[in-house]
Amino acid sequence: MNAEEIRQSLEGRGLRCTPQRYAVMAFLMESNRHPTAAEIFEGVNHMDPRSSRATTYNNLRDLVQAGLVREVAVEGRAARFDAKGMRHHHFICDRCGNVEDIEWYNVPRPASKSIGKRVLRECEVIFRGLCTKCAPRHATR
Amino acid sequence: MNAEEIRQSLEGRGLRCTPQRYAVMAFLMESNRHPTAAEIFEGVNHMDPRSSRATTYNNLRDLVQAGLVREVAVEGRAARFDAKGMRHHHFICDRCGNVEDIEWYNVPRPASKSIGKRVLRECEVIFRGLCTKCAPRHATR
DNA sequence: ATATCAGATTAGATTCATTCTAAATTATTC
DNA sequence: GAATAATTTAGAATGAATCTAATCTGATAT
Repeated sequence: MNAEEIRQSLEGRGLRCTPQRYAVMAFLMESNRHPTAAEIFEGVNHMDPRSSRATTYNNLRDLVQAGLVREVAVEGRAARFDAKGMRHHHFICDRCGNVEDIEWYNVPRPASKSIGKRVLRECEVIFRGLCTKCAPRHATR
Repeated sequence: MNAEEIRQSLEGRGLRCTPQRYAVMAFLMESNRHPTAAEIFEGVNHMDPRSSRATTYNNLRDLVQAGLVREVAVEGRAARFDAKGMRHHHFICDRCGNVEDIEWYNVPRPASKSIGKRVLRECEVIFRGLCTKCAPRHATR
C-alpha cells in the first residue's frame, strides 16, 4: 500500500489524511513488529518533533475504529498495534515477549455445541513458545 | 480443585498459602469470567476489607509466574486473568468485549516453513464475533 | 483570495492500571 | 518462644492512556 492507497483508505472511511495520521499509518505498514503506542509515537515524533503523543493515541483509536488498524491481543501492560493488511496469526515468545507474524491458514471451526448461539467472525491463532532468538540451537520438535 | 488442592499446588511451587493468596486463587477458580485485577481485588476485599490492592497484584504476579494462573490475551487497558485448570480457547465479543471459554480442541499446526526454527509450545485460538447476548436472534451461520 | 466551519492537533493535566517502598505482620522452622 | 524469611500493608510513584481547552488546519463556499 503506497501513499495514495493510504490516502484513499483514510478518506474512504471519513478520516482526513493529515500528515500525522498518515505518519502513523505508514509507520505501522512498514513495521513487521507490533509496536506499542509509545514506540509509534517515538517513530512519528522522530520525523516530526512537533507531533504530539495525544495525537498519536487519537489517531490509533480512530484507525482501529475505522478498521484500518487492529490492536493485537497480547499480554502485558502496553497495547500493541498492527496495520490490517494480509491476515495473519501471531507468535508470542515465552521468554522475550516478542510478537511475530505467522502466515494465515484457516483453522477448523470448533464443534457447533461449543460455539452455541454465538456468531463467529474470525478464528485467530496465538502460538506460544520460543522465538528463533530464544530457542536453543538444537531444538527438539 | 478444593481448598486442600489449592494449598498443595501453592506449596508445591514454593509459595506460602496465605489467606490473601488463597482468596485470589479461589476467586479465579470459581469465576467463569476473566476478571481484571481490579475486579479480583474488589471480590477479595469484599470478604476481607483489610486486604490490600498491592497484595492482590503481588499475588497475581506470583501465581502467573508459578504457572497456576494465566493472563488472558485480550485487547483493552486492563489485564485479565484465568486460573489454569482445563485448557480452553477464548471467545471475545466484538460488541461488549466479554471473554468466554470455549472447549479446547487441538488445531492443526501450521506448515513447518511458517514456524521455522521457533519452538512451539501451544496453539491457542481466539474466536471473535458476537456473543449470545449480542448476536441477533436469527443469526445466519 | 477570503471567510467559515468542522476535524484535528497540541501540551499539559488528569485518570486508570500497575508497581514500588519501607515498615509492620505473619507463617514456617527450629 | 525465637529467629528468619516471606508476605502484607497503605500510600507514593510510575507507566499507559485519556481529557481539556485553546489553537491550528484542511475543505468548502463565495
